[in-house]
Amino acid sequence: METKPLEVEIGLLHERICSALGDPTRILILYMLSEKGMFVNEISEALNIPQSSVSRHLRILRERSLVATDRQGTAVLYTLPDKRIITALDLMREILSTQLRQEAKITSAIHEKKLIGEKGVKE
Amino acid sequence: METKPLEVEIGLLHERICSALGDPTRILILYMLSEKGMFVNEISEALNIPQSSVSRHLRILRERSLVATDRQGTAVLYTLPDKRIITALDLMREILSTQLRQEAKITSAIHEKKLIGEKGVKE
DNA sequence: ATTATTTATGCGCTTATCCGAATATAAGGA
DNA sequence: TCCTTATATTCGGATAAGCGCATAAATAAT
Repeated sequence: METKPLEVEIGLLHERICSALGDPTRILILYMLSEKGMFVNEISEALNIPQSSVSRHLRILRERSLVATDRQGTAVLYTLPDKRIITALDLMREILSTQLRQEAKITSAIHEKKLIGEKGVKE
Repeated sequence: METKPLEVEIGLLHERICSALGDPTRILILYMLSEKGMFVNEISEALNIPQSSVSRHLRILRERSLVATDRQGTAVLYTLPDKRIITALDLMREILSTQLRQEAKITSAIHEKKLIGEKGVKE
């Protein structure tokens, strides 16, 4: 029944962008590439992760056009062709930051025994 | 070895935000809630998806504070407390849109037999 | 208390995802 | 050609994620 246009577009959005962000290592790679182009080896060493794992993560990003490649001799330079993905990630970091601030506020209120038993502090 | 501050923050970002976007149904639910608050039943019927599935998806979003709840009698109204998640998703849709445009351009160029065998059209 | 309504959870199952090690492929140089 | 370097892929196994069905839990009304 998934024939409505919005559902189709969301399906694509998930398949091509969101699912690529579904692994912390891949997010980290995107941030590293936002600083400068890097070879597979460099990434592998910087993250202390096996080369095969990095290569597989890069493939997922490459298949979705989230990274671009430029072969230089036997090596392959990976770069970020569209920095807007970093903008999107940064926005999500801001959302997270807001969440953490609010949680910290609630936690300290509990410590001051001002909200015990009140709404929103059940667990 | 994951002790560097950026890695820790990215780990949180993934765990709390990105992994929640790792399912197309959840993304769709967020968009629906950006229009108006909805009950579980409503969402279930609108998407034609079993109530238990919707409830489980909502739990994941709720645990990450991406949706808020307001019990009204036996029903629970779900709302979107921070619309910036929609902004982030819309930005990713724009990235996707740019990608699709470029791919369409390449495809039509191939059809016009202008790029066959040239760089970027190997597969 | 019993019942109706709405939402949440437990269970078993299937599928998807990730990993490390080993191997294959591609490009360049001796 | 043969070797070296850099990257990509295959393989097998482990873990996580999603699903539908049935059932439990919460709330309100009779």
